[in-house]
Amino acid sequence: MGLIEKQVAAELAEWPGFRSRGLGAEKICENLVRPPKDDMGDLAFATFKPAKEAGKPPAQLALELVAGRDTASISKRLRKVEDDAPDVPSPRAALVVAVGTAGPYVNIRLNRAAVSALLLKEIEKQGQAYGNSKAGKGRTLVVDLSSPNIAKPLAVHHLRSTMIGYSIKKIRESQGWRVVGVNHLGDWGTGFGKLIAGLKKYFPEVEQRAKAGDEQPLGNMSVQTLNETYSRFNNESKGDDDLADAGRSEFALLEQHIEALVKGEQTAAGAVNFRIWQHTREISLAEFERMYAHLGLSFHLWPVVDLQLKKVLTEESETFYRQHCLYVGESYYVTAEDLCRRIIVDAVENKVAEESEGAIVIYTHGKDKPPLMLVKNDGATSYHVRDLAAAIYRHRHWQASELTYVVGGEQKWHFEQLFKALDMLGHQWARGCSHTEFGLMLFQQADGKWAKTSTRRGTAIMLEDLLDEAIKSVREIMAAKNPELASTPEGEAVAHAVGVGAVVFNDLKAGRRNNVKFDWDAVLDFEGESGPYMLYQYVRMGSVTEKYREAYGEPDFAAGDAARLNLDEEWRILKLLADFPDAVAKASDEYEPSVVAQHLIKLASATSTWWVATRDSRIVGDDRDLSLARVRLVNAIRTTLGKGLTLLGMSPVDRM
RNA sequence: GCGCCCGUAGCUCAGUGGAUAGAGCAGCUGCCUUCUAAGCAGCCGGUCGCAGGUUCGAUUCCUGCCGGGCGCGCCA
Repeated sequence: MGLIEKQVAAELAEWPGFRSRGLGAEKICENLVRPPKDDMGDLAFATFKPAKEAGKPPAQLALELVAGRDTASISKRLRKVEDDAPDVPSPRAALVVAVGTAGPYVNIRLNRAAVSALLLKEIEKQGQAYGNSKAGKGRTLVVDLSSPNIAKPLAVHHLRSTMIGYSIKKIRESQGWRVVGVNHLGDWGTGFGKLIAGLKKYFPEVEQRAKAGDEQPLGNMSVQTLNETYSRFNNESKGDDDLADAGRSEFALLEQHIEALVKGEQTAAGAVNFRIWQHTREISLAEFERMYAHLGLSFHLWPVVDLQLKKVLTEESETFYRQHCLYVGESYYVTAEDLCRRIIVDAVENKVAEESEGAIVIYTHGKDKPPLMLVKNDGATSYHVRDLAAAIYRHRHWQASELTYVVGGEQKWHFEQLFKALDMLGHQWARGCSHTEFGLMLFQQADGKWAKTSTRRGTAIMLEDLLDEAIKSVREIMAAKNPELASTPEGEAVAHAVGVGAVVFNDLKAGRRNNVKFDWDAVLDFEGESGPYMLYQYVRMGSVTEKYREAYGEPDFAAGDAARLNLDEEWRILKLLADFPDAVAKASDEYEPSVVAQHLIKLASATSTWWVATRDSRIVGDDRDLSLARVRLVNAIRTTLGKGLTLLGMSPVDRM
């Protein structure tokens, strides 16, 4: 409950009706609800629970509670409370101005001037910190986000994990948490054996260069080509045992080599594969970087080796983790602290794991459910081991009290197994692990049915194409609506921010569990509940502030009289501003950015309604005092909207 | 077959024990000499998948069923 509710509850607790029934501020606060319609009141005290405890009908209790306030016959109309009522001793008891009952509810009307003054002052004081809390102070969350596979391009569906994760990171940070964003790169596994075998088969020069010691044996090969090479080899190796074996042995060589490296040794055959693999990773990261830069994310390879960055990390680690996320490839755990091997040995020695059909597995959910596989029957470790290692590493290294994985819902079973296995291995902290699952990105096929797509099969839409297309659409609209801005460098930056913002907002506005039916028309629709609409309201607030400056100079908020804000449209906005911190807290608790997005939609919509409602009187008009009061509201909207958009990973713009 | 997620207006989604279930899009009607109309107002549109149960009260919780999606040992 926010600032206003707390004060209202404290005030009501002083009323004889509440006090004599033992209803203290806390109890009142618990039962304060929002009336469904604005004209019913600003807040309501629901009497259901207290009435049950008192053993009387709710409607009767409601009448009794306000009895001292309204001796006339009680109707559904709200009745004015006497300001000088003798039984209201608290000096700040000025928030509630009218009460009335409607059946089981005590409806409350608030003193708009008092609430407005209180709230505007608060937002002006807090600025960009408005909505922050200290709920997670001293605690660390590690969030697993994006996590694409190397040698594959970033497709539209990667946007979900990336932006949901990034937004959660921002939101948690606002609640006082230290958040470490980890990009768990898919850079290990038998698939890379197939890729290497394919490269050797179709591009013999790659192997030649690698043998010669060239650190960049792939030349300027694109990620697209790497992906196609994998697909081609994978298809050909189906039903061709020799090729399939070749793929497996190439990976075995790679794995042996990286294990030897830990001991400071080298293997000749493995070194070739290692060079190819490393260059594959470099090429992929270079492409990922470009996408992440578009989206406003920054990643660094872990462990950090760059001296400058290392300095920031040790001296200002809070800042470092706020500004940067990390790439920690799966391959890291093959070598780091020998974790993978130790996990397997541990699990076997403690009889948590057992042998089955030539593999080493853990039955996490009983023998009749598929087990979690540690080692495959060909001796290669499975990704489960690396996930166990990653979890242990994250908990240990960052003293994380919570780990969450922003990964599609189709992997739910994997994470249930993973967390259970951690628990079985004696890691009680596994209870702080969660899977922030999200729905699939579905695409309409020729037969009209919706299905998920695959980069391997080439049916996916590339993230870059989507972003480019969105930015292009924005440019076109801007050229028509704001031509003088469109042709400037600032205009290009704005087109970028608005286009990317449109895509991001579109992805975050609905609950994350919903499947997303990808639809070009919907993504590129910049009207209604869209990113550009949010930014547009923000821009309007900026330009009207500018107009005030031109007319009256720099606004002195302290001199603005909040009591002048007496339009219903203004009151509606103020209530939404007051609720913003609760929305952020809820989004944080539930790992659900859409809670923030939905709140912003309401705020932006109320703002737009107000904008039009003041068409005649103007927000900034001839009445200087009224203009100043309104500019205070404008400032509060701008602050809150800007903060909310930032929490969603978007960049507010001043003009568009 | 088993497990998980989802089912709310023509479409995409909010709401999740409480007052008359809300938005956007699409369709129709209005509104730009003014601070950006990427906007605003209005109309149209609902047996909250179906059937039971718990409750003073269920779209919300429980059970069963129906429909859609996803997953179900050696891909990650």
